[in-house]
Amino acid sequence: MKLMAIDGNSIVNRAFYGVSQNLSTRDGLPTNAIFGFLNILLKLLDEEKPDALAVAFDLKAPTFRHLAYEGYKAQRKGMPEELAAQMPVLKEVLDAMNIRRYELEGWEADDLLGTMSAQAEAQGWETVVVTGDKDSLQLIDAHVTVKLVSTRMGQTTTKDMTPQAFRAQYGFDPIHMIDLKALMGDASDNIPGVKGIGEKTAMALMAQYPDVKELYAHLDEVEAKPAVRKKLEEGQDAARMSYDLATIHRDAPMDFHPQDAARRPYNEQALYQILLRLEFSKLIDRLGLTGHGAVEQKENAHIGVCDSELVDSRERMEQLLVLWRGREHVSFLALPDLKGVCVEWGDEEGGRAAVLLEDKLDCYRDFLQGFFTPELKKVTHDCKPLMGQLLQEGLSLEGFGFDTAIAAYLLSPTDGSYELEKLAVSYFNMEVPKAQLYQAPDAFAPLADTTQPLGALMSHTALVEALYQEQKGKLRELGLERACYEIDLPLCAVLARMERVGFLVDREALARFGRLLTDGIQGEQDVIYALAGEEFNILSPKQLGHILFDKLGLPPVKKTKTGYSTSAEVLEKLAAHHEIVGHILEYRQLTKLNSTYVEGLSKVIAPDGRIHTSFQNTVTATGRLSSTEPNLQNIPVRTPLGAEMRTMFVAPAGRMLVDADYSQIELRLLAHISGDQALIAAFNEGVDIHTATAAQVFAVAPEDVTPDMRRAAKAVNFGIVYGISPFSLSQDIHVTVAQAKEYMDKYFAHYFGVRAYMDRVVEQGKADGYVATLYGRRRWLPELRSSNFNTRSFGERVALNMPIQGTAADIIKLAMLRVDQALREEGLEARLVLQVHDELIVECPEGETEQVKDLLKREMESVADLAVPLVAEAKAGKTWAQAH
DNA sequence: GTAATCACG
DNA sequence: ACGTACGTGATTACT
Repeated sequence: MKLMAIDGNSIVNRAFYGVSQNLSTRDGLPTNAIFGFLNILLKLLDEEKPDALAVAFDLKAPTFRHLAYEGYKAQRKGMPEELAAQMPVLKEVLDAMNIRRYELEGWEADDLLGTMSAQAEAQGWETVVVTGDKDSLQLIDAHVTVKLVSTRMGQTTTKDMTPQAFRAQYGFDPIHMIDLKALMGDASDNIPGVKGIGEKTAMALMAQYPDVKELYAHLDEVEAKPAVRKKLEEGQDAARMSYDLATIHRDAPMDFHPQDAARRPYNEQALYQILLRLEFSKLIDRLGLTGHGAVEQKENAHIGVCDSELVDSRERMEQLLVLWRGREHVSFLALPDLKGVCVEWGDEEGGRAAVLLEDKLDCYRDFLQGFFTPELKKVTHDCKPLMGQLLQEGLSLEGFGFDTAIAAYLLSPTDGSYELEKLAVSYFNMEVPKAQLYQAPDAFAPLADTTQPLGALMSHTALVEALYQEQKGKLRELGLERACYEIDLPLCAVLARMERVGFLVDREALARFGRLLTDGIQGEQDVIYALAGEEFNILSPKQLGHILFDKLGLPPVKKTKTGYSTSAEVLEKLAAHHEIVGHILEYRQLTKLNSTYVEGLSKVIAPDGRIHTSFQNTVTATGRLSSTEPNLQNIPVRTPLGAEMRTMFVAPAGRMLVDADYSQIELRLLAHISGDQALIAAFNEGVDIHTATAAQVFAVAPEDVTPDMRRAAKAVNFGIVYGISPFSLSQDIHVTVAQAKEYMDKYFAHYFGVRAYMDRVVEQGKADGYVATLYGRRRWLPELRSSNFNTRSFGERVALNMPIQGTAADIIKLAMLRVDQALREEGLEARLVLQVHDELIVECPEGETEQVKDLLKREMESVADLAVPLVAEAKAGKTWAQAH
């Protein structure tokens, strides 16, 4: 029989520091440690399938074991607050899983594990001790193995330590782990060890005498440098005390029977409840839990309670449309392809109705026209895809007053996804049926068969209404109304139009370019195989690493988690060592262009010859848009060959492309937001900002700035916006860390207002829990209060960057709204086709070119009134390459 | 599904 | 002593 005994404190600690994601519930309870703990636990249960399972926890230090050492109390740091908050909840989860917990006043978890494993062994059981602590290795014997757990970057690895494995690694028996600690100490456990003896020396001594008492008894015979011998003599008391501290006591006053901890089924109801509270919806799915009979459901029973009807006559439709127009708003959801609409309205006299497209309802089209009208204020969830449909049907995009997906995004932009089912859990702690039910292809079978999907559709519509009620107040409270009602919401219609318009691509030219690349790839491949002396998959980092570093003996510059790094950065450093490296870089560039761009784009050219990207408006943490299927925001431009790609994006006959981009918008915003006088002055004088910075950093006159100096200054300027460190800057511009630091010091000496801003925004962010753009868009930053250095540093860099990147995003979104409106108002045929963060691309008839150029520049520059001018440059051409 | 790589602002 | 730049998405290899 097998017992798995877990060191709860050790594992939860690993989980806390190992799960770098910033997990927390909507109301701010951190959950990363619990999440990590459960993941490790479930993985181990799966692997080990123990018959019994026990988790031991420390019960409030100080324990008598450590009291012997006076320095202990002073040195031991308390558990970080974010972790402490999770402990009681984790214990609740374990209780709900019917897993036995062991805690004993005055005893540490490892003592309990030692005691339990000893007693289990006496009763004929095998024990697997699970811990992240090497201390516990002393427990290993024929019937006790230790599973060492380590988590890195959210990845958990375990190592099984049997007596054999231990001996192979350390060269002595497990019980002498205590002696090793007595000599070298253990900083994490506050065991001092012998002063001046580290791991190396200790191991050398252990090889001679694996027992500290023996070592001291034969001190004269020990082979060691005189200095080491002296340290040992002086540290004898410390060694003795450390020995006691390192010894796990296997005699805790407990009467342990493994069968008491036999595995039992989960208390599904309780577990469901608590995982719901933790917002672990994925885990709920994974464990197959359901909320049947859940108490929580009752709390929100008001959601969705109203009469529902299925509308099937023209009369009723017209009646409802009149009723709805008299309302402040109605909430609705539309079925895919506009096959039906489900509407929910007000409270008193309120109700819910589904109107579905049916053959016999020839008036459905009239209904849609009456429903999608500016006068009827509509609330829905994720309106942009629907707007695409409306455009196709020639219906109006106006009258959308609220979008619960956009509101959820603005309220918490780092959540990643905003599906209705998820919002139901996080806002109301309730489960709703999957949207798939009504999106299934057979959902539009004869009406009689639609009961189920209809139920889902109706409950979702009820949810949209409930979310709206909840969110509109929150948006006001948090100052997000402007971002919502003046930026993101109205932008949906603009984006829907841009997606529908698309960008024309020259198929033939693209195919020709593809053939050119394929030839190049073949040539490079032949050369690489010849130079390597064998054929291999050049795109496999593993195989490539083997060839370069093992076979050809090139020096590995950098390692990744899984092996050698073969990134371009590394290869460039190796280029001088071997001819093959340059060919590999070339091969990489060619295959990248071919697979991602030529082949990738060819696949998504629509029948109209154009590419219709999707703009994601609820994805980024800063408020930027993103572009998918395909991503048109990362079409190459930096290398000459890559830039060829942009000649494939063209205007049709008789039309032109106009491209306008903001000049240095992020640095200008840094000037405005920081209020730095020198930076503001530089922009107001209209000088080249990188040259100006170079002049300051290198203390030369602007006219004496060399291209290299300007390049370095440019890297400094950009780096500052990201909160760069001297180390990273040095990597970027290939100078020493000291030099990079000097550049940054010089930068801050001149632009001291920027330094003040950096301090201010971090401080403010820490106090408020968030940072914001000029237009109120927020990003929550719990990272700023983290006790983990890396996490906190990340938070600080984000605090600097988000207001700048986010304000730039707000500004170009406002510009898009204005441009879209101005083009229509001036009666132009010109249409926006693409946005690339600081760049807008418009397609127009040739005759409109000049007017459009002026319009773009004018509208983009006048969006905001800042301490520095906003400058936009517009250019026209037949291809994107020409216009840019 | 994740990691590595590389394209963009 | 640590680990080292913000924000994205697509492709390929591999577990």
